[in-house]
Amino acid sequence: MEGSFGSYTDKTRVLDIKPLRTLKPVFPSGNQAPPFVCAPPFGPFPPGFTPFYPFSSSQHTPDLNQNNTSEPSLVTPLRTFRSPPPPPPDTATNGDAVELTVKRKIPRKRTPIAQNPNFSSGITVAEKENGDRKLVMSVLTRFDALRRRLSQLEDAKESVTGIIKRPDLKAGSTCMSRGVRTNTKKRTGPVPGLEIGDVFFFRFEMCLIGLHSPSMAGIDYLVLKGGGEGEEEPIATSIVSSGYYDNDEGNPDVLVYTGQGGNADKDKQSSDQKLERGNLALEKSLVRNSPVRVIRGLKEASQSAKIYIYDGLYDVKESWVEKGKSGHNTFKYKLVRAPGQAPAFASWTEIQKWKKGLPSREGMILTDLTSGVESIGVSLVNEVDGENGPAYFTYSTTVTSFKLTQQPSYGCECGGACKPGNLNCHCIRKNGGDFPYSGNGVLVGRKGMVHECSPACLCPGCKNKVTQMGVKLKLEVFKTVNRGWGLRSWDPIRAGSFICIYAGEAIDKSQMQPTVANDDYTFDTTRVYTPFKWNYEPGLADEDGTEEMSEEPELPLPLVISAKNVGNVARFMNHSCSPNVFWQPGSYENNGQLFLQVAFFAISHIPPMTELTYDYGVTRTSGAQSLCGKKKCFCGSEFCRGSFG
DNA sequence: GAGGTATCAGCCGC
DNA sequence: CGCGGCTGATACCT
Repeated sequence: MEGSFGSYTDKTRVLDIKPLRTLKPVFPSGNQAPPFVCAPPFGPFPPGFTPFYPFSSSQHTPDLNQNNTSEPSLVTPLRTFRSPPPPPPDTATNGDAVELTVKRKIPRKRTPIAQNPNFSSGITVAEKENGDRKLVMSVLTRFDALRRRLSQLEDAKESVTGIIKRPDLKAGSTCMSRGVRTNTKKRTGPVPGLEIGDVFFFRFEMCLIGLHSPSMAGIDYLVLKGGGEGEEEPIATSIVSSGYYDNDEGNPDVLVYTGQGGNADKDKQSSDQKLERGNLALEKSLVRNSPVRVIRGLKEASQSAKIYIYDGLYDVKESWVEKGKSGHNTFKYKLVRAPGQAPAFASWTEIQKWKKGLPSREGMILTDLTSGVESIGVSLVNEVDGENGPAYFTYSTTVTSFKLTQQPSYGCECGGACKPGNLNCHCIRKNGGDFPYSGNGVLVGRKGMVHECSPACLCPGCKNKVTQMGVKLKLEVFKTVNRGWGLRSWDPIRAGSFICIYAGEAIDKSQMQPTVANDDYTFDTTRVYTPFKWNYEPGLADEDGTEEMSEEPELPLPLVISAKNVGNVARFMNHSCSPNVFWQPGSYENNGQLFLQVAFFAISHIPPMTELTYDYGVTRTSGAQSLCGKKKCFCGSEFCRGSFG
């Protein structure tokens, strides 16, 4: 066995951990996209109106798969702040009627997905069957945007105990039925647009992009039509390893997987597993020597979330039957990772070891370049050359010399905790009626300005101070091959997660020295930034005309920050024309002062050790309107503009 | 209190 | 149509 296994066992060798993948999310260039229009729910488009396909390519083939045959459905308006569920039909009233009615099991019929007849996924029939990277990224972005929005609306409702909502399932089924999906053609082996190391936070994400179609079951398979006599035989395409079924340690390239079925369930005894469906499919994959995609699920302590890593192709090498804990027969399959694939899960297990300090990270120069300023140490690493650190600067987490007095504003009066949806709360009102973050601190949508609660707010566990709480990820400053120092994370990052603010010294632009303008360590909100769409599409699940909100930054005044002498980790983030991070203006008040800042959030899910990059924009040049940056770009993106800054 | 376990609605595919 | 499945969030334990 060449390379990969050997390097794993030989701990003396320098581990060449590469980014799990290069993220290249793609968005339509702004100048092509017509302005977003809320189409009328019915009927012909007004003359001159072009339907907007937020993420599609220039091709707008009508979606023939679109299922418009269902009756005009009940539509749940997206913007409802408090709508208690309708009381149960109350047919059989018996003695215990005093009990909380919501606890009752309400016989539900499947809520039909809002069918906006004018909605088109913008994904052609062909693209739906076979995707590519661009499409995969856009489907994931659209799904998560909707999921965040549904989650926000859910948070805003009166908390009703006993009812558990699942924004992930709702968003997933909406995307499914509206055709926001790709790679529907089942296949063994690689899936177009998927890269080894891709990370997911929901099972539904893997369904939508054709990596693994069942929303729960661990084994996915397709049925091969036999050579004539009606013979059919299942063959496995992919499995999801939950990590629950003890699959012991050791070699990350080997996986022992338990077959499906036989589990004890509510009022059901556990039983022997049968050699059918998924179990049979894995058996057939073994005899046919057919590769199986493996997704490793694991509980990530740093995020208290379940995470899935696409770990590439494995071969089924052995199968056997074992007595499970319940004493019943269980199928076991031993899968071994095909050689020559980029490390993914193996890197992950390696990072877990670094966190424990054994073995220590190779190439580590400093365990914490912030000297304790950040609550989590930021390591400094060079695995490339002999340079032992960036030029000296002062580490600070704030924007200094920046004072903007204003009339004292109302403090937050919520007392307990700001209740999402409570329009009497100033925090909520300033944010346009919506709480900007979902419960786990993920930014719901881009907007002109995110208003956070004052540091003086005493609400216990206030959820509206995300950026004030500082860096929560385990970050690393590292030497890149051709772009100086860069920034990346040991932790996987969920789309919408806060990364850091841009700290430094605020500059009065009118007095700015020309030399400062050329500085690599300057953030300037007045530059021209490539617009892109990240928020949910109202038309996807809603036809009641929730208005589209602008995603473009809006600041009361231009903000120019220099991190040359004073700054935080943000000063190390490099430019990319296909970035995985965006910046978002934010503000909060304290002691009669308004604090303005620029905060960075993840565009998409970012696997560990992937370089974090954002769009540096292009300086407006007076006179000549050429949007040509001053620096040559080495981002390596397929869509590289060639220059920036 | 952190971390584990029980509970349960929810969805798609078979 | 009915149900199974290596969900995922929360309530409730230790």
